[in-house]
Amino acid sequence: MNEQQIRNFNHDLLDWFHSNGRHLPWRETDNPYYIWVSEVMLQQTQVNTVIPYYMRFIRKFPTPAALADAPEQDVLKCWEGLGYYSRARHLQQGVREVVEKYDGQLPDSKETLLSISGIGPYTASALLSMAYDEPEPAIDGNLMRVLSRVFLIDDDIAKQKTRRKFEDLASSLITETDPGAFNQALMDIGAMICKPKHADCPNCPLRRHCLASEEGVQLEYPVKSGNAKPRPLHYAVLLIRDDDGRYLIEKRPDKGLLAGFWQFPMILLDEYEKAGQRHDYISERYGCEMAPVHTTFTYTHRFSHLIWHLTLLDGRTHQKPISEKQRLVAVADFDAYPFPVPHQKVIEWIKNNRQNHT
DNA sequence: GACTCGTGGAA
DNA sequence: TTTCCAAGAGT
Repeated sequence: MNEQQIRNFNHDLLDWFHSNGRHLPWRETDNPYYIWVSEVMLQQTQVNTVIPYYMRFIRKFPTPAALADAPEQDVLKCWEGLGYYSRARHLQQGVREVVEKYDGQLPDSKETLLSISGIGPYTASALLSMAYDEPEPAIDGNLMRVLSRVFLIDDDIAKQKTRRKFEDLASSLITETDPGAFNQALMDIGAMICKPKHADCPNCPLRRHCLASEEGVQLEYPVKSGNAKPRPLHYAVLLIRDDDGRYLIEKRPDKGLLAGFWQFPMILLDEYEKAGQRHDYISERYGCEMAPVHTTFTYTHRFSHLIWHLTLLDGRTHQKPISEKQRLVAVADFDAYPFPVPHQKVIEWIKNNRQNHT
């Protein structure tokens, strides 16, 4: 595009945005910390899902200091159900860095932002443009989809190399005039008009600039390589109760899937079968004397990259937990612990089927 | 570079 | 019902 075309592109884009852009909670503030929280929550997560989490989060942790000082369990509990929980731990770690090294003020240089835990290329640019009015293009999925159609770019957007190509392109388009609105406008167009499987070209402010629309090939863009199929894992979920009706729960490791969450003990059925002596296996692993187990309920939960098939087994214990990562907790006290969604379903089942917890 | 990391909504 | 995929970052 020449300079005049770029001016027209920006005018059409920003003009549309100012009358049609979405009104969102994090757009009503200029507090960099609030914008930061919203950008992290919005990673791979849709706006409507984020809104209630965002409102709760900034109410509970209204300042960087409040978040820095909070127990990790409280942060995870506030994030419970939103997914990608390492985002929450990295956000808290990043905020702690900001409190300690930058006096609680979010830095305004790209290099420094990128050094902060949980802030990558997208979030750094989003913060610079939206909180500090810097002309940095924030390359996300929306922006790549819209621009791939406008400019007929057929590189695979699943490749990291392609992101840099869009960064170069968007850098040539963005101007000093409200760069935050430039990024948000492209995101809004991507979310409202130029959707993955439907493009409402007649109502698109970029229509006169769009090569894909001109050729009617908008739905063939962007090009994206496919995902692998989720891998199935079969688990036994152990409902181990003591004489007071409390259930044994354990804390997951602090790395990997659902890190730091609490759950009912789970055993891979493969290992369980292989162990042969089922009761001894459970006794050794959980320090609990088990009554004979029997299947009570099965449940399937699909993650993006794997599938849990859960079979509930019933047991009793007269012992106390043998590890700090295990606790006996009354049903009424489950609220204090962050549980993964599939185990929240287990809790629901318990509440519906166990009126008497003795 | 290729994997891992969640969940819910839309078609 | 199945499939895709959404304001990505860390390893």
